[in-house]
Amino acid sequence: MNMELSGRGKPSPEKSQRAHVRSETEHAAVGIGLNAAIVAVLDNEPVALAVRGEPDSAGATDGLPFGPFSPREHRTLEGGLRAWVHDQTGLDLGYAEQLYTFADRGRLPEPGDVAPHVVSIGYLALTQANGQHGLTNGVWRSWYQYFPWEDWRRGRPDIIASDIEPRLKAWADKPALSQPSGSLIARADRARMCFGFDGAAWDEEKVLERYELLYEAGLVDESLRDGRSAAQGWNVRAKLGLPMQADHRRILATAIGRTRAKIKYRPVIFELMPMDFTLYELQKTVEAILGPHLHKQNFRRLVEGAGLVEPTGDMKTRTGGRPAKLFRFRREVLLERPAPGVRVSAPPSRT
Amino acid sequence: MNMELSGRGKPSPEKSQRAHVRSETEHAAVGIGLNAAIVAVLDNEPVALAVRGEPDSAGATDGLPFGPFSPREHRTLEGGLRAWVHDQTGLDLGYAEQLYTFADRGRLPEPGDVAPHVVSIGYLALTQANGQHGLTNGVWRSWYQYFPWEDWRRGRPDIIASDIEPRLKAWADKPALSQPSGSLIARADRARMCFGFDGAAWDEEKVLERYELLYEAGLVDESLRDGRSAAQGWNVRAKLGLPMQADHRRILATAIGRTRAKIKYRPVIFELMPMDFTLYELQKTVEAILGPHLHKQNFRRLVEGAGLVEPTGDMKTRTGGRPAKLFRFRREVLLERPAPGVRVSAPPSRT
DNA sequence: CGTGATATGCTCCAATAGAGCACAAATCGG
DNA sequence: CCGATTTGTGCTCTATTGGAGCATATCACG
Repeated sequence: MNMELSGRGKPSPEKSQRAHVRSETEHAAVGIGLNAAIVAVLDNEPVALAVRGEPDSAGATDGLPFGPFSPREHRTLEGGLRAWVHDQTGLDLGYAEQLYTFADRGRLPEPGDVAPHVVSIGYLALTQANGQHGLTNGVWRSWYQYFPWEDWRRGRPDIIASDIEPRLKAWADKPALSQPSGSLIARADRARMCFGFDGAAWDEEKVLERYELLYEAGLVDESLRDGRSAAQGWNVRAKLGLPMQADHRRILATAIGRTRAKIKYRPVIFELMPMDFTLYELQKTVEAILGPHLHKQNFRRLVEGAGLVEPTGDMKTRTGGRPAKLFRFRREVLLERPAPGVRVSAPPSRT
Repeated sequence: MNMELSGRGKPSPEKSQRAHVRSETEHAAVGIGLNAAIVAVLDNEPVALAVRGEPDSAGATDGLPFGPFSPREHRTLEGGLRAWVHDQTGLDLGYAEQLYTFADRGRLPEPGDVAPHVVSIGYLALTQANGQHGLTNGVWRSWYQYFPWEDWRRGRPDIIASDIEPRLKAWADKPALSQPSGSLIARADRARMCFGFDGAAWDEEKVLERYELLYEAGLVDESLRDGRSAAQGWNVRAKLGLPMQADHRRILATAIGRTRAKIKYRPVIFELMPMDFTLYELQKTVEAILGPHLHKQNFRRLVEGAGLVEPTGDMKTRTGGRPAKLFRFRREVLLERPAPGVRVSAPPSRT
């Protein structure tokens, strides 16, 4: 377990204890980068803002918007994020939250490079992508292009049974050469729990765990690129979903998982909606993110019953059917309930 | 809202887009610090490991264990954390998870310093504090010393009605001079939701929100120190709970909130328990963390029914009453349920 | 041998979520 | 104009779950 423990360069406890109060000189200086997973829903398709990398040997790879954080220019991380996102893309972010800070070596664009000079802090931002503004840079791309196995809107994606299951099971049969630190659970069991093989339940929030598993198994391009599966002489064809630069896909996976978890206990779904909307549109948006879940009548009962929305009084006609009442987000719900959200059951999970 | 947006030094989108792929030279170099909130339960008292700062003008202030992260020495953030925690305290951490990365300026030990040269990444670690090993450094201190208002084990803490409520309400009556970015909710409403004034519900997970509110209101020493309330000519007596160095109390608040949330959907409570334990001990540990909640019979039904534990076969006598069956954590539950935890109702919330 | 603990089994009830039935009110294509 | 289609809306039934109470078992201790 504690593989990392070692005594090298051990400072006396006394000294290292003191050090932090005053001097920062013993910190190795590194750069801080901010990555933003900017999420929206366009035509019932959940999308993330991607920027095109410069074409290299293997073609161009998408990346997430990325910018350095300069403490001289910005007082807060989030402030810095908003500023350069605006500069780069023309977007003014609404809701934003920090996701995770990545600094692992061994996941680098160039495997030759040993130490990461950049620590990247991932952010999730939710916004509306109403075509009102031209994007200066970047394109909206369905997040299911990067994670096809996450798209359950038309039932269980075929790719799971046709590709993922056999390849993961083959991988699970190989003994783990060096027990990867931490995971005490057998490969086969992890695969079963993550992807719901053999009748296990599918937990839509485990997006990161699934991606990490595929990465470990050498089934995504990023692991090849990091020299991982090459070293193990493992699967050379990889290619599940579109790859991204560096560890951006990991950040996006984190973002998707967090979004799926969060809409259940916080009214962030409305960050993705226009001011006025019909309950049907709201349901479709939720389903775009979570997968198909609710029974229409129950969804309405739930959402209205929780006080999340209130009718505007207007109707939306030209819906193709009976005109729909328009609703808006009811802000007061924040003052009434401790954790308001679209409670479409599904096991709680989070981080 | 987007206070931070500005055009100064705006790079052309083209250029800044490219930059991240290759060079990292444009990142301002800063130091990375790791803070650990190391949590245990000793005699039914939830404790965190605190290190004593050197006494300065105002006396000695506690801090969390802190160490620099050097990418040259450690491959992962968590690895670095484990190493220096071991060096400093002699503890081998078991479970650890990342909490949040703090880099906000304006929350500094010395207000004169403008830019933060250190970004600190907060970690939560859960461990057992069985006196088996002498701590090289630091002491276990009840986390309720830092957050007395969080201790509901003997009912609603008096300090809420006697101190917090009147002072927060006085603060709420003052108009907010400059609308603090983001919060669109009135001060009075925030206070009510956070602390459950006027019959609102108490959400035990909102530890950070409560601390932040007290900070903003100038009711904790840290806000004085940061020159905040001094600038606003506000409350000079502060002093709710023990202060900590820098923003360590914020990190601890995050840790407590996360712990409270997490034991509900992940079996992390067992990180705090010895191998074998009685159900009663387990319940007391849960209650130490969450506050008194469950009805004994229901707790047992819940925990056993969820398959979280299994009997060892042995009994623990000398309990003062009827001997209790000993149980152990049932690891297989991880393979059976997507989100196993001590589901003691209470509204979900999280991050 | 009581008394005071804790351990343990069982029942009842209220709230909630999932699912189905029925019907209303529009659009759309002929 | 009409009927098929699409969407909105109200209502009911039921299984599950969690909260709470009642009753009893089994020990230590004085």
